[in-house]
Amino acid sequence: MAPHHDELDPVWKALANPDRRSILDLLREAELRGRAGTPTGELVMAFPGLSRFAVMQHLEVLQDANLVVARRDGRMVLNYLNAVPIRAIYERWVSRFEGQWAGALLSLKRRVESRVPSRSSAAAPRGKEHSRG
Amino acid sequence: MAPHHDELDPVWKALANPDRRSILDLLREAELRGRAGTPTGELVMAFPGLSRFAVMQHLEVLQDANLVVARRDGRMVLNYLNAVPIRAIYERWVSRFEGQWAGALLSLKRRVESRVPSRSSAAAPRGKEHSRG
DNA sequence: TGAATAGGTGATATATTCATCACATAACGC
DNA sequence: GCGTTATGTGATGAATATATCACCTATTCA
Repeated sequence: MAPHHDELDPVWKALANPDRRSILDLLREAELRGRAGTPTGELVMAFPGLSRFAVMQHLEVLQDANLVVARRDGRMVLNYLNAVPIRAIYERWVSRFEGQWAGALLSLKRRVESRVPSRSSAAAPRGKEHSRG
Repeated sequence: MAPHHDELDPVWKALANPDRRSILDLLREAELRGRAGTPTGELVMAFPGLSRFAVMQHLEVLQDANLVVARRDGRMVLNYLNAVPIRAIYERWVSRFEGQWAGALLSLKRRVESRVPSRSSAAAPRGKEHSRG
C-alpha cells in the first residue's frame, strides 16, 4: 500500500482550521487589491476574537506549510500568500476525485436505502431506537 | 467578518488526517474496479497498524462529513465514497486561489529577500544550515 | 437456541491543537 | 540612549484528536 505523500500533510493540517483559511483569504484579497504584503499586525486586527499570539501561532503553522511567506520590512513583517501548496493539494489529491463528481452520488443514493447511523451523526435515526439503560 | 462556510469545516477536519484520506483513496479505487461498496472489515484489514476501533472511528468522522455513506447488507456494512463534499471544497475555496497559481510565487521570491524565520520553520529555505535533526 | 462472524459502543489514556499571559527582541524617531 | 511601536518566544493550561481495551448488539447458519 503506497504511503501517502505526507509532505502535503502539513498543508492539510494547516487548512483544517477556519481561522487559518480566513488568513489565507485575507492575504489573497489583499493581493487582488495590489497590496502584495500584509503586515502581521493588520492580520491580528482582523481577528478581534483572537489574541495576537494566537494569530501569530496560526501564521507560524501556515509558514511551516509554506502557504505563507514572510518578509521583514523595517519594523514590520509583511506576509505573502503562496498558493503553490494549494495547487499541489488539488493536483495530487482533489482532482483524482473529479471522476466521481458526476452522477456517482445519484446512483449511490439509490443503493443506500438503509443507512447505518453513525455514533454521533445527527442524521435523524429511524424509529429503531435502542436505548441503553 | 463573515464567518466562513463552516458547514464545510467537518470536511476539512476529516481530510486533515492521512489515514482518513487513505480510506477515501481505497473507496475510490474500489469503485474504479466496479466494487461499489467496501465492507468495513476490509477497510480495517487495510490498516494493519491501526486497531479496528480506530478505523471505525475514522469512518465515523468521514460519515459525519458526508464523505462516506454506509449501507447495511446482511451482516456486513458496505461503505461508499461520496465525492460531493470534495467538490464543494474545490469550488468554494480551492478554485479561488487558481488565479494565484500562475507566476505569483516567482515575483514573490524576488521580493522576499530576508525571510523571517518562524519558530519551528522546517522548510530549509535555502542552502542555509539547518541544525534541527 | 446457541456458536461464529461482522459490526458498534463506553470508558479511558495520550498526543496534538489552540488559546492565554508575561516577557524579550528589533526598528524607528526624538 | 530612551520611549514607542511591531513583532517574537517560553511557560502553560483547556479542549480536541487519536488511539486502545473490554464488552455489547446484530446477522447468519447449524
